[in-house]
Amino acid sequence: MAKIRIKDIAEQAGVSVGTVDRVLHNRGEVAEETKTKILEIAKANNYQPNLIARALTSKKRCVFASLLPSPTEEDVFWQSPLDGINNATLELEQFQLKVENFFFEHYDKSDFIKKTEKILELQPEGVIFPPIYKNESKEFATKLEKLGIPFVFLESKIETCNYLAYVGSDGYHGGRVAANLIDFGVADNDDILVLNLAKDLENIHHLKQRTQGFLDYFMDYGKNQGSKITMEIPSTNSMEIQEKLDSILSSNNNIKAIFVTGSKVYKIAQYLIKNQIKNISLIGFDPIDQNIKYLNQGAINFLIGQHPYQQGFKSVKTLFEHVLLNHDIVKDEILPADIITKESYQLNKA
Amino acid sequence: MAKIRIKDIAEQAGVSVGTVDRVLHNRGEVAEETKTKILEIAKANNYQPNLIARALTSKKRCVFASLLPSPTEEDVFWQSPLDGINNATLELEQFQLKVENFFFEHYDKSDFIKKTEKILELQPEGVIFPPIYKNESKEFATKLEKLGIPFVFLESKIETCNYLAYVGSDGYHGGRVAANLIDFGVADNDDILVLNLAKDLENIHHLKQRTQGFLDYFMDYGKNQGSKITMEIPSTNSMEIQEKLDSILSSNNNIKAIFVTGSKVYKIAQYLIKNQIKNISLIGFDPIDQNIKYLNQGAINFLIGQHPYQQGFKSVKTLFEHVLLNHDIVKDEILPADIITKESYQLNKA
DNA sequence: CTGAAAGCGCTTACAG
DNA sequence: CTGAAAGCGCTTACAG
Repeated sequence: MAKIRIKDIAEQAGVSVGTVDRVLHNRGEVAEETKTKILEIAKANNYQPNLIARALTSKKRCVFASLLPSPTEEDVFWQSPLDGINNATLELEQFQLKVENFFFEHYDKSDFIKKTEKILELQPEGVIFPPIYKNESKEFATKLEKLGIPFVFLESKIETCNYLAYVGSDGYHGGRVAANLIDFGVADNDDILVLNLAKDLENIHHLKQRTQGFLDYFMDYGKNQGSKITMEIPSTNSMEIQEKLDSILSSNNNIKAIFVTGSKVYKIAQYLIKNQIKNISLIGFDPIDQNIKYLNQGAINFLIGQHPYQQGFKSVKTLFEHVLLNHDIVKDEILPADIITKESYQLNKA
Repeated sequence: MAKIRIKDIAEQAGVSVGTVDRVLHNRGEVAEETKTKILEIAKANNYQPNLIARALTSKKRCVFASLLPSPTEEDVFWQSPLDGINNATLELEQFQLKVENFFFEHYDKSDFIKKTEKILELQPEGVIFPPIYKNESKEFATKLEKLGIPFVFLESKIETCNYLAYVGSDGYHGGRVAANLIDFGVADNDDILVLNLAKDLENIHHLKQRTQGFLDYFMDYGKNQGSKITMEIPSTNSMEIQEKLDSILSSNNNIKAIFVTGSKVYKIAQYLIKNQIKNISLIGFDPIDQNIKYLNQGAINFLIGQHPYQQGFKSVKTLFEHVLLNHDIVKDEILPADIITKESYQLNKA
């Protein structure tokens, strides 16, 4: 079946292309009868608009909004998703797509709320954001839903929200991968410390899932038989960390590996170096600058990445495919864990 | 500076758009003088053709050719690059690009030659192929160069050929990453066996580079102090492998890890299982089905992947950008090593 | 050697 | 409520 054009539909329906266009874009001002007829013909022939032609002619740009924590000197974590978003935007620019990036100060809820309001003012045709603050994100999501604006979660998701898609990692999977690595590196009777290190408890859910995956791996088929000691340090203050670690390591001198369930693993690396502890393997998440530093020094053995660039890139693509192309999309796009060592990182940077 | 169109150039040069088009496409039939003038104006204003418009209007498709070993049941290695090529093609279809895939029987040079002749008959505007057979590939490359057809190498490259671009991995890097992993998993005084396992010697260069990277890592800062024993088995016959390994392992009973520099690592996994050897770590290349099987069984600890999908994908994109967009391109696009474990593979498949 | 015109498939005013 | 026409930036015959 050859491709059908607006013109063909118009001919078959005995109307002009203008009328067909009005129906296809729901611009109203069309008799119910002709509308039905046109829609039928379009459907019967599986009409697909020619995007090239549309892009060439259309004046109005489709605008999406993204809302991310601003990448700062100290915390470059959000730079990669941003790069991904920008590059996807670049690719889709020819299709008249534009993405406006909004930023909020990390750890500042009121700023987050302020920026969501700005976005609502803009009335974009789609929104991309990581639901870092649960309640505030929920409210934002509700407002978007009311306005009929689809939104994509990245990095984490809130199940109860009516999100269009989620692009991110699976915490449980990440935990299992970490376990797999540590299991390879420690002796069968070594003990392992699992550390939930987080200032706020916002992302505690994610950390818990990683812990679960980690522990489950050993239940399933880890060869290591040592104790798995789980500990929480609700602070990133170096002094507090020092105290807690001093205490646990002195009472368990067989701990030979530490699994940090989040990206603050560099804090532990600092501790190990300061105290000249060299026989403990260390593994954590995210190749942010602080972590890379200790990866290169050998204090961190592995980092598990979550393809942050891809998260940004695919968020835009997904939204585009839904809004502009009306394609069916994958609701949960789970990206695999990326295992990073000192050596592999050398080329992984790019 | 606003975007300049053909029409603008025509006005400035005091000619019609048809003439400008003729110059821009080198279709001749234009006075030298007007030609120079038009080219100057285009350059001065950094004219960039609107590809959307071109795609909408152009009748002729641009055709590329790819030449890969046909993916077979037993050897699915070449499926991923093929998928990458096909998906890139899909994305670029709207720009009137087409890629014709040619396949040859692996290990059949005459078939390779036959297919290169078919490609030369087709006269495509670009070619993508892995130069598996050195001499035959060189000849093909020479012919392509004579015809002015640009070609992209993937998987491996021949330095002396005048290739447009190479998309693939860096053997030395891969070797270092493997060393990094093994260094983490073995005790400081364990010995390590480095195994070059290859039926033909075509890709021996690649294997040697991996060996070099592996050994250099330990020279630089590996903590392992054991012997590094290098061995070559110029066969994939299970009997021969059995013999050679029996001999080396019996004379070196402190070998605790084997690094296979190629994708035939599953052969060694079979050996270890058959002989019930459980205390030797095993690492090799490429997540092909046979290897994945033993990865899942735990006989192989790590596989190092080379983003075969990306290799295919980027080859097409690169060629497209050069031929259609006239962009500057990266001559050697080196993809990072991808570290794969049993756990990480679960989600990595995609 | 050069120009005028039609056309790609769609969108956008505008006239009725 | 509907149609006719112009236009997006380029390519493609065709006429001269």
